[in-house]
Amino acid sequence: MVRAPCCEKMGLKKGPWSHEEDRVLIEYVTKHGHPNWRALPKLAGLLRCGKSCRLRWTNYLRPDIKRGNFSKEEEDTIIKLHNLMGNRWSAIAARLPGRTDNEIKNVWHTHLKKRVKSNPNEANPSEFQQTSEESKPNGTESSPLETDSSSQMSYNQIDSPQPSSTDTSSPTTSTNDNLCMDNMVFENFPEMDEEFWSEVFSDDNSGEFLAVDENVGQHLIGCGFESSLHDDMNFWFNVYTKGEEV
DNA sequence: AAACAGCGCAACCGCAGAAGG
DNA sequence: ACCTTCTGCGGTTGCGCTGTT
Repeated sequence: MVRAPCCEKMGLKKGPWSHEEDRVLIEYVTKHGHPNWRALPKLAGLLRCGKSCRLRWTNYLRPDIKRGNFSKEEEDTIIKLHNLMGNRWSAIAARLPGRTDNEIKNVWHTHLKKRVKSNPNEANPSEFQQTSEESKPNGTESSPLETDSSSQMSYNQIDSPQPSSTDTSSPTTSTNDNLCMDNMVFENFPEMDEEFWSEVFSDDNSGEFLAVDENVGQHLIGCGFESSLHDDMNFWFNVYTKGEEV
């Protein structure tokens, strides 16, 4: 049987989301979660296909999304991870809490690709493979990543994603900010009507919201995002690091 | 001030894999 | 074991904004 087109039904809306649609979607997901994206728009009263709703939610409306410019550290991280993993945007996004694969993909294509092209050294992944004492940077060329603890975020953080309080200051956003979102959860929604958010999260207690999305909940709890989310990543990191060692 | 070009970002499309019956 | 449905992912597109001429 041939798969039905995503938006086969006439009358389903496409294109940019209106504020009202956003509001309806957020309200619905907040209250009921998203056990079935396909059925969601009908239940929520949206003239969108489930796919569109899911995309809108994951790329834009999720409360744990960090908006705004990418810091230098984040960009460096993306470059290096891309060098390791290629176009596995979701995997890269898993390393950058608060960033979506779509966003990272966009940044890569618009900025970072050119940057790497003009300066291939930036993509040198060596530091990501330095998982043991024997391979410390010897102070030669130090990328921004190497100058602070974010370099260790690389793969060590997989096992112990503890928020570091000893980060050296960074010219832009602090590394902690990038990798742990203790403070950003509900504060980074300039696009959203703040009134709306306060409404949603006061009407429905946040506990209920935590049940909505496991990952969101983990973030809200406070950087406890290491578990299932990164299992796959651990595998790949192991592959890469082991491969390098051999 | 207008026209044009380039850039950035949100959204769509189609495929692949997972899950369920 | 097979089939169907659903979800997730990566590639691509299109539109609006901004800078330049």
